[in-house]
Amino acid sequence: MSTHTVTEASNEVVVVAGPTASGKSALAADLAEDLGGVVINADSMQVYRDLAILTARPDAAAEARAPHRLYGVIDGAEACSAARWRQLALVEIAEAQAAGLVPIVVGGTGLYLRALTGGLAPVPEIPAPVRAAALAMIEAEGLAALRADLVRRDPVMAQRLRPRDRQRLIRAWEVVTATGRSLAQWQADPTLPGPAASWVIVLPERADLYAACNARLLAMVAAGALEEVRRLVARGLDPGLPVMKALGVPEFIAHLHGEMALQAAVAAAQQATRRYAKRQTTWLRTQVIADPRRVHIAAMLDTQYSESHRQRTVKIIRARR
RNA sequence: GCCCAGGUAGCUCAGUUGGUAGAGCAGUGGACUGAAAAUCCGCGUGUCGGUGGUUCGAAUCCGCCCCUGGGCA
Repeated sequence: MSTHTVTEASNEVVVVAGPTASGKSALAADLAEDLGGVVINADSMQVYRDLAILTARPDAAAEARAPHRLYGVIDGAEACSAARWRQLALVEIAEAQAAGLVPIVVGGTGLYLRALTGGLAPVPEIPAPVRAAALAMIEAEGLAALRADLVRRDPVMAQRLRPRDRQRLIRAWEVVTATGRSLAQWQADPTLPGPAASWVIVLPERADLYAACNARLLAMVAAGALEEVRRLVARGLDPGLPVMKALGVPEFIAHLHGEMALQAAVAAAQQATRRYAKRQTTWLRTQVIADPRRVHIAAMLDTQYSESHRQRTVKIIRARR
């Protein structure tokens, strides 16, 4: 970490990554306070306005300690995307740097972090009606029909994707439909450049992580998560929208509709959270830590982040700048 | 105490006329390039409650014992 010159290092972004409930938001706020930084959200659900409690957004106390950006900036009626978030984040990073502040990007959405730091193909934006057409096709003829069409028009992607991987099949189909070019070809192009990043990874023991997930969900309920979901339901949004799939939303909707006891809904939401934390852990281990391209990991915590890590982590990041 | 129904994977249960056991869920490992809190894929040995017996062979049939639930006293 000492090989970088001051000039290079000062343009760097600090990325704080970890599974949900690992304490990464607190760590980011601590770093921002100590280094003079701006916390920039890289969580695909915290970007939506509707679910402050259920998505564990930083509270007023945290926001008072350092500027926080990209939290609750998109209406739940819209769908964010990795590319859209990337654009927003690049603007925030530039503004922070112009103001002489350290951009601290924090979040658990691996795809977003990768999109930012350089891993996104230069595919043009796909017009909304194209996806609607894909969904209509699936609705009318089934996923197999869409896949069959893809096999005809983009055999490379059809071969690469699992037959039941609905989401990726749709993506491949809409890209070839809208651009006339295979997603595989787009992905072979040079990826969009991103800022150099120094990663701080929080990867707690599984048992501790699960205990934290369980406890936090109970705290969310106590803080009014149910009421928040009630308000979301009242908006009557398309159930296919991302916000409607946030952890706990389907479970609490089921409860509000009288289909599930509160206790059962809580247990189901806790389980969904644990599974998500596990997937994030896998992503970090295999996609970031084991990344053959040189991802710079400045620090790694193997327990939940707490105050006792503060000095140590700050020192490491400082040394790097 | 008597009668009935059960005791099989962490949980809920299957298991055909005896051929040493398998589903779902949970869990776990993984994939991941514009919906990613999404989407998808792999992984099933466990004193078949215990013990004795019948049999070439017992989760399966018989005896006794233990445990759980229900009923009758």
